[in-house]
Amino acid sequence: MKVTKGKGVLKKERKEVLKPVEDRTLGKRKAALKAVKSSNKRTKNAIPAKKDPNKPKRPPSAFFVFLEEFRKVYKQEHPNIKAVSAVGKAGGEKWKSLTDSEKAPYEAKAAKRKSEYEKLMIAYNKKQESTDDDDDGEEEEEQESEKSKPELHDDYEEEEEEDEEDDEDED
DNA sequence: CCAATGATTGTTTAA
DNA sequence: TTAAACAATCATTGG
Repeated sequence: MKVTKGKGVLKKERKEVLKPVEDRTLGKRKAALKAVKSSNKRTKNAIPAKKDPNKPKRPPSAFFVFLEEFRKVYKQEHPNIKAVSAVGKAGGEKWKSLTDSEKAPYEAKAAKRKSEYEKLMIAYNKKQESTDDDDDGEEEEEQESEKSKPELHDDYEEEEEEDEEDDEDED
């Protein structure tokens, strides 16, 4: 598939660029998102999505990986700072300040995280194929016995403790 | 008291 | 391809 790779048409500023819905960035996604979360927790106000017993969450992007560390540091320098937005803004600004080389380790981590996600997704898919009841989406979460391990095929190793390999990339 | 919101960017997915 | 929603975090606020 030849996409317009040569042309960086994809600006991707955000969705609010042309299709926007009245409000800028937030609004709809939050509404739905929150509804899901709340439903997932206690309240049964679930409007969107269904409850997936073991659905793998999306792997954190390099930015999020960076943020995790950044937040910690930020708190140290600004213990009085409250609100997630403060760290978010500061982190975003800092992130832009980083160069590819500096972002590299974070991207690497994110990439690794993604690998696990793919594996997780496969396992999740297997379970999904079992669920073919279209009558009502009431499925019981089957208890997982970690004791008995249904070995997957030789393709994937389940649970591989990833060791931190120290590869220093010279600049 | 509980749940939602805010802000950042990147990734992931569906159409 | 494009648009959009979702990933974490946590104090504060609103119902």
